[in-house]
Amino acid sequence: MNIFDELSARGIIAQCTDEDKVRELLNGDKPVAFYIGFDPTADSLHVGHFVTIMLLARLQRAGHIPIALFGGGTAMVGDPSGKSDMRKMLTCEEIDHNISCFRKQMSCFVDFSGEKAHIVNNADWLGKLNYIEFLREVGVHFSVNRMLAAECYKQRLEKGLSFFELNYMIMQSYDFLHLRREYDCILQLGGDDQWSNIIGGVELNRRMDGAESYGLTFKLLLTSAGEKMGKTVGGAVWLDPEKTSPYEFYQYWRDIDDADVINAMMMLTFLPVEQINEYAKRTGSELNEVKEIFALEITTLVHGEEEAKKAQQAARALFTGGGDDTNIPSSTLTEDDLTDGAVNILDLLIITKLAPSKAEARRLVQQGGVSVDGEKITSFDYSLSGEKLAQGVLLKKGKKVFHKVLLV
RNA sequence: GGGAGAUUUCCCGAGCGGCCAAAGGGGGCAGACUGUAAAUCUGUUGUCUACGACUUCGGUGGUUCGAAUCCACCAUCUCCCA
Repeated sequence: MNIFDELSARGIIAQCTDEDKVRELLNGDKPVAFYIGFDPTADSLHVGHFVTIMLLARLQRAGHIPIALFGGGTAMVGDPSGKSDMRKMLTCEEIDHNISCFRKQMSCFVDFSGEKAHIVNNADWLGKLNYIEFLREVGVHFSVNRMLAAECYKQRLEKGLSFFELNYMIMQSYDFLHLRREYDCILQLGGDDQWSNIIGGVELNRRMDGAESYGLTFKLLLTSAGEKMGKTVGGAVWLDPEKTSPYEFYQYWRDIDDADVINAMMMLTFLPVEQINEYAKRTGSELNEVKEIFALEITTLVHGEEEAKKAQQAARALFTGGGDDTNIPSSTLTEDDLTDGAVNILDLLIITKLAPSKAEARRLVQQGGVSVDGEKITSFDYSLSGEKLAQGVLLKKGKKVFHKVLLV
């Protein structure tokens, strides 16, 4: 299947400036240089970035040349699109640190060797601009009336939008102009929320250089309820194993809503469209099996086959009994954690971070949400002896949170 | 520069000087049901040395036997006029 048609079949494409032309470009034999911008506002990529990264990878496999643009310059302003509040401003040091973290993680998915792909930082050219010159050359091409009419500013117009932020669109448009001139990059990709910013660039290319360029947006990874996928109470689901362990990562996808599996599989894996369409026919507990396939697949992409298998084995061991449980979340205690040779259950819940406070721990026990080695705890006074802990104990909170404890 | 209003526990949002750890909703957590799903129902949701005690209502002082509720100043935000 041609790449454009595949993206379309996967339901990844949201909008396109000139569909026929973009299809022709992407399906053609000639490598096309295209770019996607990343906002380096955190020091690790998260699941939200993953659709984008997969897109870079897919297009690179199809023979095109990805340019990952890091918004080192624009991050100093912050994109107001769809945001309700102004972003906090980052320092140069933070941004540089974040960019180097991103670069490292991204290299696992995209081949940056030779001329196969590029990484650029827009601080390199935005930082050199002269204000007056910029206004005269670039600023004249933007109509404030039209910018304000853009959907993405609507929310901000009600609450207040600073001039500072209004410039984001112009900077992003200028990026496109710059990359087209320097790298012959004629296509910009972005999330659907970037539509106005991308259009701005396409128009700027035409107005200043009379050059044709194109834009394509992809759907954001949303749940069927319309919420951003990849968010948990504790924050985002990260790709960095230090921040979100492979087990947690696997479990996040294993627990996905029925209504979201197929879409997520289309967007986040390389599994063939036909195969996924077959899965889509399943219902009930058969669909539940698909979730396991999906969780393993995506965990393999992010953390490698070995880690993914470990995560799956651990999950199976815990939820269906038997199997290898050496890879589940765990903590170790030392003699210092013991009082009179034992640990109270409430204290243990806090040490293992299963409960944030003693009051919360009490509630859990009271409501029958805690068990040790499969046995439900009913009393606050329950204690575990040092000897027992030395052999290892399996703690369970609620239905799904398991934690191994060992005294060393 | 001038004027009006706002600031409450994770979020939204009620709150009479005592009956306020603070209504209601959302979210979270736990239980039942289930397929490690959704929906639904129930309970719970500041902390602790826990039938009691302690700390919260933007900040700092003050009035009062007593303040989230009154006063003063400061900070931040919104709005209106210039």
